Amino acid sequence: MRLIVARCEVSYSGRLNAFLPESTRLLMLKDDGSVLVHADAGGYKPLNWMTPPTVIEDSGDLVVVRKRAGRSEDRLEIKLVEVLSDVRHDMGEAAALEKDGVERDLQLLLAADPTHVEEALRLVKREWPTDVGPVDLMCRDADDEWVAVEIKRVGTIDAVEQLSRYLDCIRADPSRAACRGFLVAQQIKPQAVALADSRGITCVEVDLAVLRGEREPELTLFAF
Amino acid sequence: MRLIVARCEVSYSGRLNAFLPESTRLLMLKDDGSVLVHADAGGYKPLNWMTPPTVIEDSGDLVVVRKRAGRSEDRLEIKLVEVLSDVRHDMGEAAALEKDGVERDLQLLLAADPTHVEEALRLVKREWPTDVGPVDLMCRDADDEWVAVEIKRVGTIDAVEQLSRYLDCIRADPSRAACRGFLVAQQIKPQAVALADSRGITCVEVDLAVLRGEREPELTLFAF
DNA sequence: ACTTAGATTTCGCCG
DNA sequence: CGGCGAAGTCTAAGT
Repeated sequence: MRLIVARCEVSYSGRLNAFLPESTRLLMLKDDGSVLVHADAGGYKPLNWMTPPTVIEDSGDLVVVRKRAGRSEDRLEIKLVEVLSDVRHDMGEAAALEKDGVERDLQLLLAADPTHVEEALRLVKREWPTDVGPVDLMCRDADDEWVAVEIKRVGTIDAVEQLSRYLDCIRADPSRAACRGFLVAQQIKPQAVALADSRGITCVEVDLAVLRGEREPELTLFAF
Repeated sequence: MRLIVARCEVSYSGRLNAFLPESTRLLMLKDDGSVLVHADAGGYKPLNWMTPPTVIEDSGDLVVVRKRAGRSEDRLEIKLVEVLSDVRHDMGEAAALEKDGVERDLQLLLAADPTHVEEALRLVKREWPTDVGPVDLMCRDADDEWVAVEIKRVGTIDAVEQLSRYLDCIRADPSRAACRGFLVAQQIKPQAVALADSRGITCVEVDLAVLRGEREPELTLFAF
């Protein structure tokens, strides 16, 4: 990795055009061809960047990063006005990131115990296929009726639309015409609840720790 | 900005739990409290990070970054095994990024001249409010009938859904029951075209340079 | 190669 | 401060 701290001027043209007036910034040139321009504030996001694969030309006071993007070309041009530091570091080999608590984990936990969605619910199949994509969980309820469950970390209006498309498709089969729909998420937006309501879809918020049995459901909160 | 290159082990707990085994990485500590952990590959995105506001404790071989996130706490813990470099840079003051060619620019150009959507179209109002959100452009056509226009940079299935919701709402008023819908974008996905078609929504692809009058429409391409 | 859906999405605007 | 929609979204997975 090459790290350059420099007063510089940056211009990008590609999917849009962007210009960055002269100021001091950090240029990060990764070994895989990534180029990132970071300021000393405004966390997370680089001001400008280019993702691999790239071609980098460095003529000393001008760094040009190019990339074939479909029919056109993306181009990042960095004019170095004053280089304050320019170092290289060999970082050796990488190690992969391990995550836990993403949507897939939610789905696995709910598949293992669908009663957190509704009492007496039994799993028929995870990733149950329809013509417009797979439903996260397909279940049957206490009355042996079909229930489709869509799982999100955050439930938005889009999730309701998605589940609606699934339900349209599922109910097209007369034997599943009475299939109910559930949107289950760690957090559900009010607009999503409203839309779900108007379409007869039930919303359920779940807690990861409760699903894991690490914490008891707060059933007794208002029970005296 | 403080830049540390070090062999380190990183763990994050907050919205999810994540663990990063020991390896050499770049730690970026910005003056606004941002902390980013970058590898020498996998451009753009840090492996781990925390956005401001944060509290940073550095005990030499352990950096702890904390943040109040609602009721709970986000915590990023960086165990420094071997520090290869540790430097500070004063970056002075920042300069803002200027962008051009985003959805807002498209909307302004089309509002200024809606005939690029359909001949004889006249603008009534930009950001025309409905109960489910604002329509980008509300217009009237040659027959004085209503026309709702949704503008995107890239037209997807979601955009069609969004416009459909608007149209449902708009047509609820009997005086606008015949309102037509247009999806206008620089690029429209085939699946979006298909869905729009099935709902009687018209798709129009536009070219930014043409809207600006920098280039002629390619009307003569197949005209001999 | 292209499309789809998730993301600690982030970010900005507006209430 | 919270909700909502755009983003050069990016990125990984499936087809």
